[in-house]
Amino acid sequence: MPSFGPAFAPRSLPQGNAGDARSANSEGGLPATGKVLLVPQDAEIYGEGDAAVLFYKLVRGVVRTCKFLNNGRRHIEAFQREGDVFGFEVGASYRLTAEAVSDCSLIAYRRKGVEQLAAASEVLSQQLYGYFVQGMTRAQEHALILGRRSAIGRVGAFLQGAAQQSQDGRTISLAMDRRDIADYLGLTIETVSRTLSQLERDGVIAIPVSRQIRVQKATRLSDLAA
Amino acid sequence: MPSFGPAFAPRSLPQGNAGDARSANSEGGLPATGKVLLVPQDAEIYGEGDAAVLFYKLVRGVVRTCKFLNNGRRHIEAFQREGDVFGFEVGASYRLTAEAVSDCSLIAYRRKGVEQLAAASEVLSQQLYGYFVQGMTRAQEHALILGRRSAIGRVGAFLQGAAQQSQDGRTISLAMDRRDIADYLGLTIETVSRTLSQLERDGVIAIPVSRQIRVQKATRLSDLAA
DNA sequence: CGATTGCTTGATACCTCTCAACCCAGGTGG
DNA sequence: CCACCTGGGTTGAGAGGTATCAAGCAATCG
Repeated sequence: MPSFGPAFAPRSLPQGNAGDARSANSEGGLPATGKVLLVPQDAEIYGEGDAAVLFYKLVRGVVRTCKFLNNGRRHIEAFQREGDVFGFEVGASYRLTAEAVSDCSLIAYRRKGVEQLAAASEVLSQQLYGYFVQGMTRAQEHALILGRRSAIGRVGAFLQGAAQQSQDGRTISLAMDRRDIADYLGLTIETVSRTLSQLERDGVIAIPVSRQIRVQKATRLSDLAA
Repeated sequence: MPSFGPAFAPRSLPQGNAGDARSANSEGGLPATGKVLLVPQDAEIYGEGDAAVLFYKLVRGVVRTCKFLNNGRRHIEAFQREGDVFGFEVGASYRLTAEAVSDCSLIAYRRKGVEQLAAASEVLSQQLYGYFVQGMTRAQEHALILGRRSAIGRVGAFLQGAAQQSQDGRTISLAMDRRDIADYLGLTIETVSRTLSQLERDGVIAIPVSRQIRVQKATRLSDLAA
């Protein structure tokens, strides 16, 4: 069990995340001693069941954390983005697999050492605590998306979230392919593709190229994700 | 429509440290200073957006934490059971609504006071930390269930989880009605009912009365939740 | 009793999955 | 340069599953 010190000052997190999550360390944060890694696209960072010795902070790129089901399907639990911390486990092993969606650079931390530091540093323990809270909030919002019954509602919610995290709030650059989106939304690639096409026909979005989406009518998008 | 219990009149109770489920108390745990409340079935404990002054530990009964969507639907994020802690927020207000599924008794804690105590007690902060981790794990597993595409897979996963938490591992007493289950699984009450009937016809489960389910073939249930 | 509530069952429409073909851009090699 | 291949994406037709609307049933309650 990690020994976490006083961890409960209501700490404001980069929630909607306007690209702020990157300034996390500087002073008192995660130790700069972590090794920087370069991971090529589609490479595995760690696998479900591996001993959870390290955890990671993503510097550049996109990572998917996912689970492979008995029936051959894949469930993507979350997409990690720049500034996100992932792979910090409670038990001895990873509960998910982490793979690079795009070429990534990330910093690895020794879990054990950081836990010791956290016991002494209030700032650090609060920071780690914040990463956990962020993870839980995301998991709940993901469940909310998957609870929507229609494909258009799920895709709409996904696009809305992606747009909020984009620079101008409406131009989305997708690092992941349609299969990733489908496995994240609990749909098939065909349904994702069809739904995007329909949204484009309806003028809600524009898709100049398949990996780039521009939101044209944000209000209508919000209505879909009702 | 649910005929909402009028008066949410929580009476105070003699501090009977009743069914404390798992987590450590005894020394350094949550302070025993919390008020004990009795909440009647279907009463609201707190509402989304309310100031998050208190959080709660459930002593007896079942609570649902949920969200009401614009389209009139309801999303149940989790069922809280005996020993669970809920309503501990990061921000200033509750992000979900909490309602009593059955008559409940629960202990309320002042968030502010506990946060101060947690700053001093490593045991307590670890305990609260553990509650958060549990919440995140559950949210992820819920997302995993909702990611399953078929109704029988979702219902099967729900039953499997309920059976694991039961006394003998196979006799389930449901505190919630079909609507609660449906809103938790992202299905309709009719589909839930039909799926349960089919599972009974197939001999996987027995339903002597609608709120009681006995698992007959655990292996087949596991296969469904593949 | 009649009314209400929770649950089940039926019929039909709609939506998503499945299987399949096709398109397009990029890469390779003759 | 072009033929060919490949992978990602789109589109089509049909089957299957779930939502919807509706009715029926049992238990509870006034």
